[in-house]
Amino acid sequence: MDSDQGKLFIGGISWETSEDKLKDYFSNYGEVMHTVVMRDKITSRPRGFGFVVFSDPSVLDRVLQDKHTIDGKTVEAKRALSREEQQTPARASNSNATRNSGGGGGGNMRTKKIFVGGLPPTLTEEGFKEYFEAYGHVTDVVVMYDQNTRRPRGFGFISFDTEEAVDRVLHKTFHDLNGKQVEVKRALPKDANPGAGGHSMGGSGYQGYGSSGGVNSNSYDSRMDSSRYMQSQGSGGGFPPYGSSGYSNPGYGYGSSNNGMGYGGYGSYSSSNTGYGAPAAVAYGNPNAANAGYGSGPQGGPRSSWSTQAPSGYGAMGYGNAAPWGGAPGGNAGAGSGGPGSAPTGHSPGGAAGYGNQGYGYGGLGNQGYGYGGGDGSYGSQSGYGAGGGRSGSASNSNVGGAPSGGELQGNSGGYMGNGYGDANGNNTGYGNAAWRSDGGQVGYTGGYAGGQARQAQQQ
DNA sequence: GTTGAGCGTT
Repeated sequence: MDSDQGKLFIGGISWETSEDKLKDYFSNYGEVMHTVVMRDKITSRPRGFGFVVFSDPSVLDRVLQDKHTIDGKTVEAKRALSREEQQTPARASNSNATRNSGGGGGGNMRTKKIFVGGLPPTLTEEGFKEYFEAYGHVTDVVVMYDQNTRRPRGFGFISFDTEEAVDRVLHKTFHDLNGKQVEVKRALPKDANPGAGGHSMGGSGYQGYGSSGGVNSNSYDSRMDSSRYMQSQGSGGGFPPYGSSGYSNPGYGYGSSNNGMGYGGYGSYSSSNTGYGAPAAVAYGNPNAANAGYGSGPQGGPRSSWSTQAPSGYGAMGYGNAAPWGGAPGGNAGAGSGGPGSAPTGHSPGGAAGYGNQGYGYGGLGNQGYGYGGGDGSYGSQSGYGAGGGRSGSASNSNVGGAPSGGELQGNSGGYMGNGYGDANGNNTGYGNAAWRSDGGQVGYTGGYAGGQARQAQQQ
């Protein structure tokens, strides 16, 4: 991005070094637009590195040639890498190696809206608007406030009626609004998710932005972070953000089974325990086969997409046809492979749509296809899975606690080691699911997930 | 102690 052109990464800085100090120091080379010292979010202790942005990128050359000592520490200045560059070590490292804008994407999903970060709390919408009107006709101004506390959240949005105006604003990342600096970025499309054919999820229970697009939504617990990973910002993106899966609730781990598929575990489909599919792509394998791999979650993806927005980690999980699972008797639902990355169906917008809300069923592979009815869609959070023998993925049972017929399950399936998912509240459940939750569970299920219906439709 | 972080309302 243009904005990253004058940006330097400064590593190895002292914990004593502040933003101001960096600015003072580097101002010897040219106008410093911005500096930041990264801190641990929780402890707020400096992490030992920061960034400096020069208004004139050409000064970097000089800066890079010198050695720098700040607060007694010899620091290392390097060009700031974009995410994309970080992932690709081999690089000529010349100025605009990776540029996001205009490039391959052809600008499909662009918004004429700009995200403005770093707003001073005192800034009003009027002041905000006044400033940006210099760039074009402003059609909308939003300054975000915390819903409860009413406090400014430090960011807002500004919309223009033309791309040109947007481009003019984005030409530089930092804008000076009466002495305060704000940073602008193209706003992430909040809805407009590419990919699936707009299946609406009705997002009732969801929080966060995921809900509207259908595809992007899946955070079954309260954190929406995962969806960030999926944002494709329009360019460079090969694929639309598939389902993502943000099963973010850690904890449940369904281990892999001997002969069936294992579940990745809510929380991290791939990341924690089980090892399902590879981190970024993969989807379900063929459920009929042993060990079908489940897609992995986005956790493996990029940490952030804010600056580069590289859409990499498709979360993937494209569940194949999920439907059969839920309880379809017959168990072996043929879930296709669905995910990007994995197979034939390639890019079918697998996404999770449908998933969450609908009550997953886990079908037993065996003959019976026991479904565990997921309930209200709150995958991650709690109850979701009911337990249950014999239930066929019915969406209605949101909390099926116990495994009514656990024995039966076991009996039939042989391979099951546990059954009956308990609800997260610890309510009954005949089986000791709690145990496996805590340990990552080695339990092997043989079932499959049933997904929501949405998927089915999408598959065709 | 060496590559961040923030994304919505009517």
